Amino acid sequence: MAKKYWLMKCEPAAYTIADLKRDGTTSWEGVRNYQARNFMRDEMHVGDAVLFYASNADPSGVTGLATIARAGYPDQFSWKKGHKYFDAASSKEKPLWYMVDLAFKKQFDGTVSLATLKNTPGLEDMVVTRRGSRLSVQPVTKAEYDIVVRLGSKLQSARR
DNA sequence: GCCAACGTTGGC
DNA sequence: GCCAACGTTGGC
Repeated sequence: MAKKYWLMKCEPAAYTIADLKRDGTTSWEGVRNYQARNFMRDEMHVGDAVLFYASNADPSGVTGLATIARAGYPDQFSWKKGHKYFDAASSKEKPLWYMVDLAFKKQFDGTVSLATLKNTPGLEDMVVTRRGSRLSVQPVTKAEYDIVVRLGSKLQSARR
């Protein structure tokens, strides 16, 4: 199974790369979009690389790296009555939604902002740079991943 | 806080 | 199966 590359969005108010650094691993529940679910359920595998993207942030952008620690498994919060991720259409017997676990890899010393992504040659086709792109789990190519990693590392050396 | 873009729902 | 209405996302 070839290693795959992903971008996963989260609002800083909910979870940040610093939180992931502290926790080591985290579960990624609450995704309620079919396209994103299909990626998590069918295509993510342990060891896949993840760009951690902070949305609705100042600025929004990639703040670090993670890896998939556990492949897609049913989102048990979806059948917990009263939970904020409850969905009556989902049950333990017939799960509708799926989640994965992430492991911390690296925190950038800053943010590779969306503006930077948009201005970087080679990233023109990234899903996140497209107008109106709301998908919270997106595939990226290895080339795109490598470019973002380089941009993130440069952030760190520039600071010192 | 605004609002454009998007996904989902539901009436017909 | 169409499409208007609605709720949500997310950049600015």
